[in-house]
Amino acid sequence: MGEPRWLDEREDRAWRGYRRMRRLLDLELARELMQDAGLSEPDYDVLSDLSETPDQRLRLSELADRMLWSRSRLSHHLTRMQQRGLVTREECPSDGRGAFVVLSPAGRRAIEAAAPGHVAAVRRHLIDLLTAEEVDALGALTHRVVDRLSGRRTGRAEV
Amino acid sequence: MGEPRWLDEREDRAWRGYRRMRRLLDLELARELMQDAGLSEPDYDVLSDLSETPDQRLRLSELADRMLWSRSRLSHHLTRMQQRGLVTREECPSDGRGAFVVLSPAGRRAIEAAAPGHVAAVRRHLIDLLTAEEVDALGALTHRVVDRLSGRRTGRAEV
DNA sequence: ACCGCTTGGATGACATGTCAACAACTGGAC
DNA sequence: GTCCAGTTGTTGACATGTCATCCAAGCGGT
Repeated sequence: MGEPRWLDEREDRAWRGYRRMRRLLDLELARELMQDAGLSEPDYDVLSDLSETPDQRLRLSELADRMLWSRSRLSHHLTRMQQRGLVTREECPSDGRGAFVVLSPAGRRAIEAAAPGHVAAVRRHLIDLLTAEEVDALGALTHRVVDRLSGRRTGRAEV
Repeated sequence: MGEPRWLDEREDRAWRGYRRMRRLLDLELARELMQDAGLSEPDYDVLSDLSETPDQRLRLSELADRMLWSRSRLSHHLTRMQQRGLVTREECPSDGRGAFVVLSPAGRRAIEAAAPGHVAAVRRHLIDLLTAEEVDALGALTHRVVDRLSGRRTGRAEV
């Protein structure tokens, strides 16, 4: 480990900007979502993933993988959402260990009521502030970073 | 509130990419930081802000504002860091209510030991994967979003 | 000096996330 | 069939973050 290569001015600006945006965007989106729809961002993400799925149901591990959550976290969170009536659990017929999370009618109503406002907020605070070129650049750059990190997670070779 | 304007394909790609990058980058940077330096990201941010400050000390509220943390969160976190010997608290002579957080020698050693590796990780997983144009674009776009949201936070008028 | 209003920070109760153990089950080797 | 390593999901203890509340101190008008 030789001399560290610090960030130059532009890199530093990008990195600090990213972290600050991350924090502010999170705070604001979470605030509006809670106020308008009574959902936290994790709630929203769970409901959203479930609603995009053919049978409105997913195996726990499948959902955990998609969301990049630990099984433990998902299990705890689902217990809470279940108590609020947003989802239910069902046994898996083909695997005695497994279980499904199922979107309940109330869960469907909740996500349908929340989605338009949430998308509008994402537009208002992020997307609509960017040029078309910036949107594309953001898409390209984030996916590149994600691909690298996903590879690392699943043990793919370097470079 | 008329028909919602959903995200088109490119916007959706950017938004999903952003959220996924956010999560993966967080996990990986936090993992490496903890492994290599025994610090959490919040720890690192506190120490980093303190070390960049002239007297290695800041008023609690000043630090909380910089980090966009609630005072409560900061207070709790500092108590924990204080117990680990990374920072100390001092009374403020000019304001009897106030207090300073001060970087301790151990805190300074910790941040100096952690910084090179952390910066290297930021490079490896993000910065060095981007072209110079992308770095600039990221800097520009994030700062634009931040400016808007900061305005909102402090109650500045809407355009 | 007195009063009420604000501010800085601490605190306790509670919500959420993490980590390590665990039980139930699967599926392949033999 | 029996064994056993690996997988699935749950659980409890603990770390962390949030929210409402509190206290002490400042500030400003009278």
